[in-house]
Amino acid sequence: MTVQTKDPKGASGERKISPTRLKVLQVAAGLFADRGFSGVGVNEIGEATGLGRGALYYHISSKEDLLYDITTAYMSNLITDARAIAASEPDAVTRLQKLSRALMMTISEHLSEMTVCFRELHALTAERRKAVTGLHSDYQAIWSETLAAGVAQGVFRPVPSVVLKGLLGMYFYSFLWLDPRGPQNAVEIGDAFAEVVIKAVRAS
Amino acid sequence: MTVQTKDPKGASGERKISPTRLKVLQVAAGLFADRGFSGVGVNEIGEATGLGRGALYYHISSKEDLLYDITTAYMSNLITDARAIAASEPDAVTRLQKLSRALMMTISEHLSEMTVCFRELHALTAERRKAVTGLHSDYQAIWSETLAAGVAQGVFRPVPSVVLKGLLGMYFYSFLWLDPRGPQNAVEIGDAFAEVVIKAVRAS
DNA sequence: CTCCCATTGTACCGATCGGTCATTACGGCA
DNA sequence: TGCCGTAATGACCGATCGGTACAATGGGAG
Repeated sequence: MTVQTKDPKGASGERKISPTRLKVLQVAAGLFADRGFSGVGVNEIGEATGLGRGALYYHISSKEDLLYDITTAYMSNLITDARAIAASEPDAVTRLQKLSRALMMTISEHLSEMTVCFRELHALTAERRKAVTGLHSDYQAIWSETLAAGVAQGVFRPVPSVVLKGLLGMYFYSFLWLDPRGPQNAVEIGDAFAEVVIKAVRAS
Repeated sequence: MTVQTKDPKGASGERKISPTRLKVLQVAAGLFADRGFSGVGVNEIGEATGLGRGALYYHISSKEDLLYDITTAYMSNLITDARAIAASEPDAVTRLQKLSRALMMTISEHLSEMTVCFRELHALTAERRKAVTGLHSDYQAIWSETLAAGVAQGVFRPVPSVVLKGLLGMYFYSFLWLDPRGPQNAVEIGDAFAEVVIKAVRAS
């Protein structure tokens, strides 16, 4: 669950992230989730972190960089976790349940970041938006492979890709109504959604 | 499929909408869908409609009014259509299929407006946002009643409300990937989604 | 003590923000 | 002809936008 940024110059490995920068990322995610990327000014981000605008720009390179880091960090975590599940769980039904739980837990625990990730893509430059949508495709591919495995195991029916997009949308759209402190926790919702998915794609 | 605005002062019925204002609403919806509400300036809206900023403000009262009209108009249409379907189709399964088709067709035909409606709620003032989320609840209630009718008819199982929220999210989230000129049209996608919903909630 | 460097605050840049203003042009009507 | 409501113009308002320049601060190492 580490947050990474690209090495600014060289080709070597990952860079240490300062606690200040981490806090800036968290605070910015909350503000962006509340009022949208364009609706939040950099001075506001600075004040919310206890920094002035000048001090803030010592830790970040641009406002859009901030958005890019938020959108990529947790989507990468999601993919990493999902790959681990896919590699360790051969049974398609069980794998789907685990993927479902993991997805809802990540959305619930990092609601602000995920909201930004799903809702503020349009504020990125074309190339960076392409990179983020690529991550979304990568994640979808893991689910797609799981469905294919279920078909091979005879428990799932083949479904068009638009159905998978819809089923994932069921999870992704939850950022708009999910209350992490609501009556149902992420695990319960994840299990309920997994039941929906399994019934929807079960072989007849 | 008419667009309405509230009577500015009196209590009498609806007001005539000028063709210019209608065009402003459509153009603004496209711009907001592209770059977000806060990412679009009023001068840009004016230029895109062939009006100057001053002329634009003759037709609208504020930028946020524009957003409010966009979000409410088509959501109201959606509710009106859904109510008509619910009133005319007693069979729960068939009603669900018709609701599914109508929803996907509206999203597909008015993709910009629906994108704004789902994604830019946060830019509204608290009271207006409450009004729009109220419309969303009204729409969800129609689906909820349909599911309840199916339970009464013995064809559906009772499902928690979070499952209905998820299933509707399957439709709503489609604004992010739907291509109205894609290989599958709205009717096909609506039917595919209806099949998913029916399998997911079918009585065992 | 001195040097160094990470960190921060302040002032400032040109541009744009949403919104208002007085003014003008036009077409129908009496 | 004079009048009026509709429509459009473009300048202007104070405020804020994202970003930069630079001096000051402070603590640790030599």
